[in-house]
Amino acid sequence: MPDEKKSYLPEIKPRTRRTRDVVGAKELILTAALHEFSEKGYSGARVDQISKLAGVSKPMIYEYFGDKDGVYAAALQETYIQIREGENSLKLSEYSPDDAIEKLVRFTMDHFRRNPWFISMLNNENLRQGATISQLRNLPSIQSKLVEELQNILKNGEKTGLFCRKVNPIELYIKVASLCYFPISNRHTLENVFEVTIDDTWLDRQATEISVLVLSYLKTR
Amino acid sequence: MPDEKKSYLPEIKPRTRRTRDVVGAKELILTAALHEFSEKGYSGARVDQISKLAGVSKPMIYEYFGDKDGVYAAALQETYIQIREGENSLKLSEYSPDDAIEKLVRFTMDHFRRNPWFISMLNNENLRQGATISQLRNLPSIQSKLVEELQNILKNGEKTGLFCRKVNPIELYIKVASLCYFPISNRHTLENVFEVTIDDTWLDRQATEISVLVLSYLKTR
Amino acid sequence: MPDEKKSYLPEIKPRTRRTRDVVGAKELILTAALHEFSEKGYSGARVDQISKLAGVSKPMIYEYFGDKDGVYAAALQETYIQIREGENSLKLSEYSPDDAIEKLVRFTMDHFRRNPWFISMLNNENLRQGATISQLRNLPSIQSKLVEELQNILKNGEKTGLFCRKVNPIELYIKVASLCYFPISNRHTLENVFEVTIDDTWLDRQATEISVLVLSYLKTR
Amino acid sequence: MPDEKKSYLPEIKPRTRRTRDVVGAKELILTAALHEFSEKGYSGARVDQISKLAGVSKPMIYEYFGDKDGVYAAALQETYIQIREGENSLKLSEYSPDDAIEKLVRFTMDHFRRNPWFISMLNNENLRQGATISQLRNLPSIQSKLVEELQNILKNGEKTGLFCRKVNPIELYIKVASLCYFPISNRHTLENVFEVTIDDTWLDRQATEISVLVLSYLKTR
DNA sequence: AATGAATGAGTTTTCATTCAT
DNA sequence: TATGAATGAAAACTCATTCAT
Repeated sequence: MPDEKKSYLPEIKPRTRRTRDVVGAKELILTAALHEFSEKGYSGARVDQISKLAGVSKPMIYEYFGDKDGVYAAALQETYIQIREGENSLKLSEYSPDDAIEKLVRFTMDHFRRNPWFISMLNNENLRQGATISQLRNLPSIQSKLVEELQNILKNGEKTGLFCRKVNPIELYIKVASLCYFPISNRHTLENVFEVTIDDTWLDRQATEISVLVLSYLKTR
Repeated sequence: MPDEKKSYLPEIKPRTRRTRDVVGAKELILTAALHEFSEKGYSGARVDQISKLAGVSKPMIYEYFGDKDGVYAAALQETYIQIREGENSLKLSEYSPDDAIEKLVRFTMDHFRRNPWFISMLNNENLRQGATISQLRNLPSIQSKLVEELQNILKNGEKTGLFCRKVNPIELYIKVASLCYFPISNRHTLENVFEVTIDDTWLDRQATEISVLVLSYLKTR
Repeated sequence: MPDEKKSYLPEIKPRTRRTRDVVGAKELILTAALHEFSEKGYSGARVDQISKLAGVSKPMIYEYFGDKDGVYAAALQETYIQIREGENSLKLSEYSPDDAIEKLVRFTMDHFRRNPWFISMLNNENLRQGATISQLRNLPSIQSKLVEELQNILKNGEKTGLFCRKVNPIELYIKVASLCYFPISNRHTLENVFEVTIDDTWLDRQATEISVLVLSYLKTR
Repeated sequence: MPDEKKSYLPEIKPRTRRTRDVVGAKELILTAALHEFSEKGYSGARVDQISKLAGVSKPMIYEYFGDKDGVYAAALQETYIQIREGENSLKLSEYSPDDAIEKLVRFTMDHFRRNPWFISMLNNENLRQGATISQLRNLPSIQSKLVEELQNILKNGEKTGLFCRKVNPIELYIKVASLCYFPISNRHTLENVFEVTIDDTWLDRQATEISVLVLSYLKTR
């Protein structure tokens, strides 16, 4: 049932030595950086390790990205680019309001679980108090068009009398994101503190519940 | 309206030197560690800095906690102890089901926002894939009694016909926690990506909305 | 009054790419090397920077000069070639002994101040304990004919009774060089330690004084 | 004949490990730094080497001096402190003007030759365009009281009719320093370019000549 | 002939941890 | 008990030099 569009971080195949493919090298570094930063956090990540993972020498990394911060910033931006690509292929407007909400929940849940580095990178960046994201120059590339679509859906639902409650689309989106994000983000602590096993089945069930939760909210007054 | 029970990390007053107050020293170290780990993350935190903040020499820290990991583990445990103390003084059972839910939401939101290191510590621990929490020996101290109380509330609500929907208390709690946790935890990225300012007013409003959301879910079928 | 024969390092115009002009390329590299070595010293100089300044790729530099040492050696030799060219166009023998001494002082002072890399290169090489100059093969190209001329002047002065003191021409030359070299070479420390501003006016005045000093020495007994 | 007050950099005896003598450690580091910086220049010097020479671990160096720049600055300042100590024990005012000048020349020459790192450090700092000396905070420690004394000597000489020429004491001092500094500073290039061997005997003879030169200047009109 | 891309071997700097008193 | 002083091991970053085209 979940949207199976896979997007695990590709397994990295280090290049054969001294290839001359800048774009390829940059991509390899970025992928390796996503791996490393999301697993170890900013301070825990090792440029050495990124270099090994990417099969690219350290000086190359510095050549392309300037310093560790530069690599991190690029990886963070890449994180957003990836989710925006997913969102843009969603086409929520083609669905009925009910279905659109469900679709949105499903997509969100699936993106978060299939791209574990997404959540890690965001957690990290928030631990760093947004130090890097607030500096990113080309924000448009990371800004979501989802909110507009969501607004249309809500209007639509209201017009047809399906939704009785007037809600702010950004806040609604944040609620959906919250509900999908937290159980994945905090899986390890939750599993140790509560009697619960957060696996794919559990998350699938949650996704359904979340749709119900949100729709019941929109439909009542 | 917010529950004003303050629990900011106490401002740290370094001890006068060479006291023989082990408990005091340990507490100072723990408080300093919470500050440091929650601000910088596990890898980013510096034992040196904890020592300075606590006004306690580094060898002392090693004497009491063994190594950096030991300090971190103690700080993590302290994080849970603090929230459990809050929860235990909640007495949800004294309220009507409606009010109890609202009270729970309010408490959760307030604990998260008033103790910023709580969210940071948990984020961190999850970035570390629960490496430490899965090793903590005295889990009871970190386990919540809230779930039981919540179960009673739900039963109560069902019995009186107020709640129509049968839900798992753990999952409900996770939903509430999700909705309170995420906007605070991810404030920095959210503010940079969406047009939103997440301040106390915004969070207060959210808390109200979240109660409504959850209640509308419980009351419909 | 100062000898205005300019010999500032020519402003470097990087070549249009892929010329086949070896001599041109070599010269560009040498000029760039003089800039870089004299500004940063041997260890501080960067081959990368020389390459950028010269508008020539690094492999070219290695092709022509072997290694960093090779470039340095060539630049050092060039430094001497330049001053010898100046000296050879001096024609001291055409002047009276008095005037010749003054002319020599003036030329020395002017060469030093107009070619700042001259002093820097020599300082550097002496810091390196002459490591390179002692290896230079074609020393003749760097050896001065000035000493012979100076000897003639002194003889002349003695014969005509103008100079009473018998002095060694090499040692006299070293004295003149000392007096012109040091205030330029050590300008920065002098200006910070003494209340003095060493600019063109100051140096002009010194040149005059130095002539007087030397002549008073030669003329007394 | 030369002032034999030796002040060669003391041979460094690395400490036995884990001694607790901060002052001693700092001194060892400074001495080692003078060795290293004066031999290799700023960029060529290696913190590693300073650490080995001093018998002190690298982290100590960073603890005491902050960074490589800090060590360099301290060494530079030490260089000046040393010469000021020498100057202050000179007591020129106790001599007749003639003798005072000779004494000054002798001291200058001897300090320069006995403390080879003095010249190296100054050359270096000038290659760096005074980057560090212009930042030194406690300039008094590096400023010379010699100029005042010299002024008195000159006045004295004039009054007694011994000196006929009115000269600026700073400029006179710079002339003396020039004449002593250059042959030592530039020994290696001079020896390779001219037929001359600059050893102690040669320098002694120069010192005498320099006194004569300066006095003949002061005494004529 | 010419160069953009690549890297091994360093260099400075940091940090958890321990010694010596 | 308590700590200032010390360090080994590792991290970020650099640079002379060479490969592959």
